Amino acid sequence: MKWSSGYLFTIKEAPADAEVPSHILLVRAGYLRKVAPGIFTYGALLLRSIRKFENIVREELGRRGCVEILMPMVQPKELWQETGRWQEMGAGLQKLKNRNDHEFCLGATHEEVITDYVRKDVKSYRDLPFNLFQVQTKFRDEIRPRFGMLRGREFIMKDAYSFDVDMNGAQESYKKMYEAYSAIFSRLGAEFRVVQADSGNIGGNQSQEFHILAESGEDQLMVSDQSDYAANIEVCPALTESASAAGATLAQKEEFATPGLKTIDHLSRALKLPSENLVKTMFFSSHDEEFKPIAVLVRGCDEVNPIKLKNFFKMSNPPRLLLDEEIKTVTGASPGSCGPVGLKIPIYLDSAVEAMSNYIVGANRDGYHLRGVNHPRDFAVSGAGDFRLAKAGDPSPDGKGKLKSYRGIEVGHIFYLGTKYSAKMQAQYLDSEGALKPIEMGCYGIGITRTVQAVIEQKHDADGIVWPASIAPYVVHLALLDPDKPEALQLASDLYDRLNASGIDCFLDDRAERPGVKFKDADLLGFPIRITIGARGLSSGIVEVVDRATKAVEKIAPD
RNA sequence: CGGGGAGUAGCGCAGUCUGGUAGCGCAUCUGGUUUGGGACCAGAGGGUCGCAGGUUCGAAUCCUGUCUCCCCGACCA
Repeated sequence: MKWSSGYLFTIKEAPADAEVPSHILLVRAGYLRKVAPGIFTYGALLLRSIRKFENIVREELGRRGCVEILMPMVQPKELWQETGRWQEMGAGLQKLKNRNDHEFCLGATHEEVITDYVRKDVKSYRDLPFNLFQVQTKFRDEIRPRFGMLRGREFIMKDAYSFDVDMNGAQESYKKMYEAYSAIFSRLGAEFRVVQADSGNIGGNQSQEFHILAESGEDQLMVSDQSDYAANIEVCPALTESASAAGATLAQKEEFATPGLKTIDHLSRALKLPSENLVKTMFFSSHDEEFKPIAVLVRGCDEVNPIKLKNFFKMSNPPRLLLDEEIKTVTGASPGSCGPVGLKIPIYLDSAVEAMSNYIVGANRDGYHLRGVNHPRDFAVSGAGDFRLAKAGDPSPDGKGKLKSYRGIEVGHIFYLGTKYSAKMQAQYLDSEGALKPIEMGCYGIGITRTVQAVIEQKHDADGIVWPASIAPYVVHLALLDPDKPEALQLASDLYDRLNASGIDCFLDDRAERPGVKFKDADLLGFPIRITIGARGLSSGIVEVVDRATKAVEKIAPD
């Protein structure tokens, strides 16, 4: 591509609605333009990066026997009703009607469509296993799109689905995709981590996320400092070093006044006790219509992890916190003075609290707390478990080292589905003994457009983008400083043709701009290598080859 | 959904409190001088001030309604 004919416009000022560096740079460099919130037009250069990444994905999947298909973006309501997700997905699913009042949705994901596709043709165990994938535009009506393509409403995704006769086969398929994803992100050339992720209410630990590490990432990752253990904080088991306090002498329960002390922080300071020794009582209910409040006790220093509650109670969604008024109804006290003693609702203990004795809780009377509280002497316990968020410094769940906290951008997710969809939609096959069985499934996603931006989020500097060669729109940026000088123009044109002919993607800035403008724009666009061709260099017989990442300059004589 | 902020030229913003003929920077166009890290000088084009209604001799500015966008929150005991 030549700049003069490439429909390319860079801007000096950052757009007002972009916050993160990658978004700002994409807009400034002319790669990306917003059409509506979370909806974008991809410019010619960005499209090249997207295509390059898609092709890496295609190569690695194709190499492993996956087959590419393309499913529709508009999908009939009936398929989604079969799995119950027409309701379950909520407002995130964009619904629409055609002229006959038939209802459809925009494809937020494609489990329903692919399961329908497969059930129509697969009859026998001889037809299995296989893996189908597509690279396609998804639409999700996100609550709040942000950060450009990192959380868009419309985005490009690669989604793959595996189909096997049994769980062993499904494990094999899962492992194959794990390897494919590792190869894909290794080739990409960005720093990434694989972490344990929430597997929902399907069970097992067969769900892993691939994250590109970046400060602005929306996900918090807990990573061992001494092993390769890594987990999304949503699911990271929380361990405590302190030993159980069992056997301690139980103190007398006693109420005491704590006027105005409404937070753990206030209480901790006033009593001169570390927040580990305080216990806070949190109130939740499921999102369902029915109001079934529960209390969850965690240490003052801990936070409740709603994903763990969701999994413990086998809910389909994380529970919600009670509103202040609801808490008053349940406890008779305001938030800040609530505790477990005397409550008539089920009470659950985080494992760290389970090990405590003689602790302090709210008295369910405004301005008062109780000290010397012990379970089960002072209140009944309905259950206990790991309900808190892991923290940096906690022991690693694999027993090796301590956890460190990182931020990451989720770019890939591999997931063992089992028969969740095949059972509901009767995607079945006959096994070798003639028995009808549901197909074992797995699903595997990569956010294509998100990944491309995540790479920029990780690889940029003050001057602009620093593309890895793997997905750079062009590898070589020819900065022709003197397009009006025949000698320079001739050399640049020759080089441009020769490099492109030899398979090296080459971009030529042939505008009649001043050198400073061209250098700034070259840095902003961020192609890995810049070759500067100017009359000054040519007068001493050289061109300059500049490494975008290091800015190292090499003067060479053009042959 | 709750809270906050903002809609003025292609982009980024001032002007609004205190009503009186629409401004600045960048970008664009013309001419000239420049020419290896976002040049300078002179000139020019470009805006129904989100939309609708109201108050007023007069509204970007005040009032009412409405639409849109952005940010924060939706873990606090």
